[in-house]
Amino acid sequence: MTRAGTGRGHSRDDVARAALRILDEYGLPDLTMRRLAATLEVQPSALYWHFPSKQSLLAELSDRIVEPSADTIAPGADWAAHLTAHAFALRDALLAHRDGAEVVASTIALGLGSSAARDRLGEAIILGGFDEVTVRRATATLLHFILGHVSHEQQKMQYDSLGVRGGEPGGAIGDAPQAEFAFGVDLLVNGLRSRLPDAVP
Amino acid sequence: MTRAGTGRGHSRDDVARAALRILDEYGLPDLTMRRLAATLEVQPSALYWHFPSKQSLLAELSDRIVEPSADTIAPGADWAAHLTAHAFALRDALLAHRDGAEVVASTIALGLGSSAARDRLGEAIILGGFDEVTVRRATATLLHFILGHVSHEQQKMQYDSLGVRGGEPGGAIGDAPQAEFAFGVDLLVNGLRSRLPDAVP
DNA sequence: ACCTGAACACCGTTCAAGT
DNA sequence: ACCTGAACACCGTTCAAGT
Repeated sequence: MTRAGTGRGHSRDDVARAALRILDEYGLPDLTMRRLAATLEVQPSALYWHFPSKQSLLAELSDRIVEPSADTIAPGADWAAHLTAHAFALRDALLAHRDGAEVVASTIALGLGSSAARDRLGEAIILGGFDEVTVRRATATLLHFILGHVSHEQQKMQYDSLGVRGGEPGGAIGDAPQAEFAFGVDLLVNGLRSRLPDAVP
Repeated sequence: MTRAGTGRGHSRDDVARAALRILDEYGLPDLTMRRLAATLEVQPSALYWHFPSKQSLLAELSDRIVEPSADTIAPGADWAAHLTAHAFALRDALLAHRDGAEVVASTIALGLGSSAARDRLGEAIILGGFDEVTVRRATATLLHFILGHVSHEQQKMQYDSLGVRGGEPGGAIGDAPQAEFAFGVDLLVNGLRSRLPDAVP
């Protein structure tokens, strides 16, 4: 489908894969078109034959980063368990690549990239029998939380590894990110639960 | 307090105010050190006498953007009303400056700037009588939602005004941002409510 | 189909030196 | 206390031309 290895030069897939490697090894700030070109041993201008802009390349990376989260099954569980499973699957997918959350967040902010991640979260909420508007709004809320949380988590990883922390003005040290994430998802799921038709007021 | 107009040249306050004007008129991508220097009629290098880096300048702007949200009073109301009021006040403060949410989000991500906004949200949650861990986690969740939502909102404003929308893959058009925001806050408040000692299971 | 070469119009930051 | 001048080491993107 991606049509690789046909001729002499690089394919679009080659470029995307090289970009993903730079991202993983050096991070988003070091993923420049010039550096990418250098590792492929071409001129920077050559990249513009494969992608019309850097943002479109990042959108492609965004799709590749999110993709693995599609292989998630919460067998026979209720909507809340489904939703939680998908939220964690998305987090795992974002964490699998350096600065993954930032790449995906910026792509979504620009209205680019596929809507696969959002769709999956939305489908899980639909299982709860909520109306269309609620589904859309709850999906947006959850997505903002996930991207915001993982972004923050990855930023901290970066600065911790550099030993340059700015004194995190947010309370006691530690508090495992995974537990914080679980808390946030739980908060949203419970908020949603309280909107169920048969919820106790 | 900021010691302005003492001598012949510009004060730190002058620089920050000029930067905020560029931000409001042209947006964050156009807020460059070189452009800022030009409007102040100095060389770019002169700015580094006032701020050690562009990020530290953005941290100062972040504090100024958030500041107005301090003047919020929810008289005699319960913790949930307090929290909602503070969330909306923060949103208003972010919306008052072009790309305000992005400036604040990036500053927080780097562990820079004051923690005033986060502190205010945290204090409102404390009123509910939650334990320390819950307060910290809920604050982080709410902050991620607010910054993520308003960021997205402002990005859309920008691209709508340019007519370059990428086809928003998120559902029906419209759905007033204010209503979406209120929904998200409500979701989180209700989720928090369900954690109250005397909550019905 | 894929790339080169050269250019355009920019960036943030440093640093010795000036007043 | 505040700024200049000059440099360093970069950016993304365009476009005619080459194979």
